[in-house]
Amino acid sequence: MGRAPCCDKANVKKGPWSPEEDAKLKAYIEQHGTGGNWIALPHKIGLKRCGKSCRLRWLNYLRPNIKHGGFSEEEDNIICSLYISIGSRWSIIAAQLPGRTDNDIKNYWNTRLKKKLLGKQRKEQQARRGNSCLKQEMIKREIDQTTSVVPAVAGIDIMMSNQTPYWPELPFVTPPLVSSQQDQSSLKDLLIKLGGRFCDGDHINNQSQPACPFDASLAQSQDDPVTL
DNA sequence: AAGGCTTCCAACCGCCAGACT
DNA sequence: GAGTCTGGCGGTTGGAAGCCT
Repeated sequence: MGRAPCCDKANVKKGPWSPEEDAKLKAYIEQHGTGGNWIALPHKIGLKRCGKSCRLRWLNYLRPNIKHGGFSEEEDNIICSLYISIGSRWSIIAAQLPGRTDNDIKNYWNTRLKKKLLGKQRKEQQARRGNSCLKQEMIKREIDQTTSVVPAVAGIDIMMSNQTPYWPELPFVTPPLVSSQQDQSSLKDLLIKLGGRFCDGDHINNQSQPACPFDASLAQSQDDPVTL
């Protein structure tokens, strides 16, 4: 049967938003709200845009109190910790960072944080390959120094633990030889080092907690974003 | 100075779940 | 209960800007 498109793509403008379009959308929503129907909204205000596009533009850019760029060290740590706990649930992570959007965080992770962490990790791997105790000790110290600034995040106990790591988004696989996949698992290892609370199935059952303990703590911390 | 390369971010795409009819 | 519609989400892409050689 197929699904009806959300808008008539032939009559819909794509690409960057003009200041006029922004102004129209912003003015309308500030005055009337979204009306609970994003699809109808562009027609009401005479914009040749898809409703979804309007929604995205509002949420990611026009909404009041949006912060752009300039992620702090503290925010880095929060993102890393949450990524460890819940994976790429950007909307949930964004909820913990007032003024940040899921899109922003996703971009920031993909373009900078991931590389930053992988860079660190590669250094460590090289040191290991050299099989030098001295080298290892130096790297360890380096990592210790960097992780020492990683704070506990919003109810998430990120102390190193002896618990079996739980990686919700990725099934366990034997470490592959392909470098990109290796990166993925390497990244995981590094993130574990940086701290983060993990749980495995048994652990959950034993404690009768939600699939991820993070959920409950988050709900509690909504109004008190970060306690460091 | 200029051309190629890399980085970054805004925006789009497609899927899914829940609401509605 | 089945079909349809909409909102929401995560993944991906295109192009502008900055950097490098």
